[in-house]
Amino acid sequence: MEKRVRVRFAPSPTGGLHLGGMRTVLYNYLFAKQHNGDFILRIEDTDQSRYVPGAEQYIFDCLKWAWLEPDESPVHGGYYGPYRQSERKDIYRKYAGQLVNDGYAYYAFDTPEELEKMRHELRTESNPSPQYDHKVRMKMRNSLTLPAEETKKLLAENVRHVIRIKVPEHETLILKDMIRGEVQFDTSVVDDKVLLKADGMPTYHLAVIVDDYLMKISHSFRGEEWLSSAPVHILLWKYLGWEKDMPQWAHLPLILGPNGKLSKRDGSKYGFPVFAMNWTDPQSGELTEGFKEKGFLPEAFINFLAMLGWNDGTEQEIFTKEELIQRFSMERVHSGGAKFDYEKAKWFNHEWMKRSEAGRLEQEVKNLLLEKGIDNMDDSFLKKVIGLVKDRCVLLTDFYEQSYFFFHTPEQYDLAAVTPRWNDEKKLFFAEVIRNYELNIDWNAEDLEINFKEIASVNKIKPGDVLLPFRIMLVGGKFGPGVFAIAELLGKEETLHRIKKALAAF
RNA sequence: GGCCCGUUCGUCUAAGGGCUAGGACACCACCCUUUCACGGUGGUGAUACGGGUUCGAAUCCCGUACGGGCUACCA
Repeated sequence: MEKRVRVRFAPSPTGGLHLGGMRTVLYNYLFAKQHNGDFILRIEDTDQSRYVPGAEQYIFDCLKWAWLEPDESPVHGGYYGPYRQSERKDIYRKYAGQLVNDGYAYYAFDTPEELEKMRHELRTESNPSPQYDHKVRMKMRNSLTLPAEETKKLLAENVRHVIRIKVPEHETLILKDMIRGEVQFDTSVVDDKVLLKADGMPTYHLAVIVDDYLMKISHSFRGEEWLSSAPVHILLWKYLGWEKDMPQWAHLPLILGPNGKLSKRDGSKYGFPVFAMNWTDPQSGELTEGFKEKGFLPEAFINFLAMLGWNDGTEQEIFTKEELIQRFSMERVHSGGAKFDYEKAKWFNHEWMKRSEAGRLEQEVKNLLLEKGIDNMDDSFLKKVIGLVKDRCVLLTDFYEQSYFFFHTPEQYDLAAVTPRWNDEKKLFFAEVIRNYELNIDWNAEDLEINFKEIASVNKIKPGDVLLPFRIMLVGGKFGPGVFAIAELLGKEETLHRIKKALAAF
């Protein structure tokens, strides 16, 4: 029987969730949904020194915003909990003990000072970072070098110690990666990684294997930065006796910034977000901008994220989440890193803005305008406004400057664009427009335009000479959608009011 | 330094031995529009380098260069 697809995203709650992390979430999610599997969120909070309050909640908020909610997690529940590694301490301890008993791991009592001393002494030009490996482990203080009674005594006395994996001296390990194919490693260059730390917490290496096994994870998708520790993980699957349950691997390429690896700094430096949502560091109070607050639609966010390193082989670029679920394939993910292009990300958002129904955008736009102090919105009026201006909005946040004039009569006018060529003829023209529009029964853009141009022609005025002043009367400046569409939406009363008011100001 | 991964227009990418290397973003020009956008048409622009293998290489192999990751009791 085919194994049920179960994948997980396992962040450590240490701060903002950047593009790379979100893309890992996305690919996991798409893969799970495509195979009718489960998407699990596991919190890897084994490093207590890096604990950041609020970071866990923030991760949930980001996934929710991006429509990538997990099926199982510390808050969504599930049969394989707890889903927070800090709550699974005893489980890891048990397996670490098993590894020691089976001879695959050992106790190490070296103090941080002793480790530093070893590294210092062994450091040479050709080996700038000596490792705790098969070449040095017999010179250190551990259960391999100490007499059995001594080890027993130290353990009984509760002397601080760790458990390290005993990596075989010369073995070739082959990793089958869904993106990269077969990758070979020689174990003689991998070090005896710490599995269980002195504080009793596991390191990532132990925890990820134990949890993936216990949570029945079928596919392990993670960032490329994990590729070099993969041999340790493969060894652990073997040593724990679970080799036949080892998940399939895929190491996702990195997302790069303008100069190498994408960092939080790139964002502030080049003016684009790198986090999914705003993140405020509780320590420093520093705020890092998120895509959500910048004005991105989740549809667009996941769309451009998906395309950063993946395509379905056709020329289609705009995909709904459902289409992505259908078409995604890990084998088509690029193996090379992708440089993030903010301009293209904005293009995706613009496309989604144009494609979205006014109703889809209503709530977001309403909140946005409300924040800007516009509170006289009628729902159906707002919807019409959105329909009229959404094509010219790249980001949600553009809605304000594209539409505020629908809600407020202009107070100021771009006089420089009008007064130099303003004269009595034009004044009379608009007086006639007012008279005509007051009589006008069919208040729609088309008739308004026909009337306007007729009056112009009767008065021997070129429509072009009065179109711009008309626009400025209605919106205050040289911007906005078509003037007659604006007039239609504004309604007879408000339009006439604006013309009269402007006439007095010109 | 060692190990591993990668390298097609400025950017994201297509083409997995065979047509003038295709598309998208960005940029430029023109058209539309007497606001600005949208839209339309066209253009500039790439197989890192050097060797092989082959009738034929972006594609397979080797080397070089460049970029990246890892090299913690962080993930």
